[in-house]
Amino acid sequence: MNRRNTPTKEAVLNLLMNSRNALSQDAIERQLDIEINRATIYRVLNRFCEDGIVHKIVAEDGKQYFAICKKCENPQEVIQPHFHFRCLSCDTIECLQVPVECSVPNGYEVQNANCVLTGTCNNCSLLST
Amino acid sequence: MNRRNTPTKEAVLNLLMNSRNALSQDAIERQLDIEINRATIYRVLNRFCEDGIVHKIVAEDGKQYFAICKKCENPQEVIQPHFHFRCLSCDTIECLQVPVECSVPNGYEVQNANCVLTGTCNNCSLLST
DNA sequence: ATTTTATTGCGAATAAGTTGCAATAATATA
DNA sequence: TATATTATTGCAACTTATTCGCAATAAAAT
Repeated sequence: MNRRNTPTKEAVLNLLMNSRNALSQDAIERQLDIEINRATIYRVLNRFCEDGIVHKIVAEDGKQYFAICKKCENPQEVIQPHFHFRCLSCDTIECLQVPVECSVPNGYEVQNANCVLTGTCNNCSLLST
Repeated sequence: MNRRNTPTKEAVLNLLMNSRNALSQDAIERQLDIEINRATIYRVLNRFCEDGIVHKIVAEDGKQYFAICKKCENPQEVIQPHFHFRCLSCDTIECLQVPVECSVPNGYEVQNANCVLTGTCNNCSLLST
């Protein structure tokens, strides 16, 4: 299953690379200048996840959000699980530079982590005062 | 909006109290001995959440799971955000006794946390070897 | 006993995500 | 450069989780 380069793939990847936030499918669809089918966007995103280029976060709204794993440096380095912050005001999700550290009971094996804090980001806190 | 005592409410609460795990709507419906409508179960659960009796966790499957906030002692005490563990093998979610501690950037205000680790629980790890 | 209104069941609606299938278009190969 | 291979796409239909409107029911208050 060799991957091919397509305008769709490039467009979605560019969006994610230039975004400070994790994006949902509909946000991506809205922000794209070319029209891409919903199902296709999901397929592209899921392929990115399989390839380790992008990671998926599920927020408490039950929706999937996608973010580039490593912004720029050390693209090789495996991304470690980290916290995410979802601002309820501006409805964005961003990666925090805080690794998830949680000791689990004996015999438990952790494969993945999905950690999202919700609240108000700095920008929105300022606006509301 | 005063709350009323109903068989439905009692049944759901009992189930949650006697369960070691967080339960989804369909798990609750399955485990109940009386038949309760799907929508009603959701409404009861959401009311419990509003009242702070139960907390909701959203897993990476996008589904909502509900758990009693405090098992027994100190029912007054506000539950603090903690990690959850979801076993992919037996498909259960349990509360870990590990509080979520995560420093956020300046000006950010955290209201809630939704943190789920996924993997294999002790039981299932043993079974698979 | 009667009134008030919270709760329920039902059916329909919504919303997110996935899937099958035929058409299209990258890439490999000749 | 032309052709063959098969990854990717668009479309429509489907699934699953959750919510909502509304009329009927039943706690609790009077």
